[in-house]
Amino acid sequence: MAQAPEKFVSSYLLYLLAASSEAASHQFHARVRQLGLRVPEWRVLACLFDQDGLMITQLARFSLMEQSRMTRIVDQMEKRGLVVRRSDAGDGRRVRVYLTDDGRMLSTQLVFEAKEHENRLLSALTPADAERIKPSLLRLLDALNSSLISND
Amino acid sequence: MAQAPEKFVSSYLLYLLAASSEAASHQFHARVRQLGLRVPEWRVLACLFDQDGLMITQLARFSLMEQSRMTRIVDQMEKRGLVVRRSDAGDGRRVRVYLTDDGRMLSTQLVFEAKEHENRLLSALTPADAERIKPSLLRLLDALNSSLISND
DNA sequence: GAATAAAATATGAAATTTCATATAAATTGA
DNA sequence: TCAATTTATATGAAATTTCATATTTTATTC
Repeated sequence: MAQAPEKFVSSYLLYLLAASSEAASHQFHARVRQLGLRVPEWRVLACLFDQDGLMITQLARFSLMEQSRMTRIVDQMEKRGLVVRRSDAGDGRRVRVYLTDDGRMLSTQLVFEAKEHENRLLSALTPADAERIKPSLLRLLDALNSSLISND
Repeated sequence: MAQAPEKFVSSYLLYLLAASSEAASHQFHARVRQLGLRVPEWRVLACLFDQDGLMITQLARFSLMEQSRMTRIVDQMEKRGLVVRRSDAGDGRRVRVYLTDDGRMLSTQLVFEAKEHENRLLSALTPADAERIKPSLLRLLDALNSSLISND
């Protein structure tokens, strides 16, 4: 029941990655929506928690989405009072996005909950898996970003 | 450069999973679009390659998307001649989706390419990682689906 | 064997996302 | 320095996606 079909898909690496990401995020994303945020907005808050004043383009890249979509997400977050735009002093093309007090409170709370949730996830794994998973994913990301896998 | 901001996000499990999934899929998904398909359509083809005649609901679950969206994706694939709907003999509510000859050719070709691509990905990892990644993700999925991580 | 509930799919309408491109500012290079 | 590029953001319009719910068929319960 609720079992993926046999053969190809259920052991295909890209499926396993997408499905794991989906399943691992499911519960926390429900919490995010419970707070009236959408997932992309939470991602923006998390990025700005780490480094306030990021550019639209950077936010888009770190949040894994397109620039024009990020522009609109920042629009909404700004209307909602979670962030403010300020144009960069030295380069007028750049728009830097800053947390408001409200935004900072919310991001602090959510980052806290995210860490708790992550700990619960990790504790559901075997100790060996729990210890290895993040380093392996980091190495995978590194392999993907550096060599980008030859296409020839 | 193109480095995620320090601190929280760049080592957050849900970020690493989403980013890995994204990065690992990027190249192959570009190939899918090159063939005039969208990613959800490729997922349907892959599911039906494994098991023809799946229901809309099953396709939606395996393809990680909502039922009403899957209904519309099947609409488009049907218009395009990749699949056909047939209502289930024994249960009139169920709509079963079958590959057409064109759909089967395309799915066969793409599954072949997907396996090639997967091999290239795996060969970019260390042998230890390459050997472990799928089993670990399967265990992660299993842990997530079975216990679903207590929420109490 | 009706009545009620559940399951599977479809659909209208609103919202979001994408795509191409516009706008504006900075950089390059002749 | 001026024209041509490049970079950063925004935006209109089309397409997709979501949400709530309708429709249809099967299962359950009394």
